[in-house]
Amino acid sequence: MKHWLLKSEPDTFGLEQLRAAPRRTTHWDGVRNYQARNLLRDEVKKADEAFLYHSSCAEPGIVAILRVTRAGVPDHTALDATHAHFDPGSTAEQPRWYMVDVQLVRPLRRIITLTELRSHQQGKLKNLQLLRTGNRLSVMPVSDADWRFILSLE
DNA sequence: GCCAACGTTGGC
DNA sequence: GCCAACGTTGGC
Repeated sequence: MKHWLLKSEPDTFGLEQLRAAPRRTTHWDGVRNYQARNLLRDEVKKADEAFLYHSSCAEPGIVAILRVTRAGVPDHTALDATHAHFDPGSTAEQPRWYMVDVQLVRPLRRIITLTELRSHQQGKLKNLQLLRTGNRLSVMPVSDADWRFILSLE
């Protein structure tokens, strides 16, 4: 089982939506970046766990643990012309974009902020992709060691 | 294939 | 609102 970090603006997809969703499970859709798409299509598997990271908000950081309940699902929002994430280049036969379903395992007892993660950038978290400058990926792997270390901060 | 222009992301 | 970093687009 692998670990991931899923990044999203809380207003678009955040902890509150997950909490409110039936079975605390929702599609994580709308990813329109090829590198992230490849991970969602090929690498992220059912039963994998992920951190939910809130970006572009007052306090960016990791807020929850999620579990993947369904993997490699074609993103149907790309087929809907009325949808903000519509992509005329994607078809049902040849989907261009993929999504996963995620379930809220639990919110963290406290937010692990970007600032706090950065304070370990020279040490334990020197390989954490999230901390790479200019990183804009919305899906990224987290090593087992980094996963355990971040949880130990909680 | 190169590269400039432009759009988006995301922290501050 | 600003700006750096990147991805995408399109002319050549």
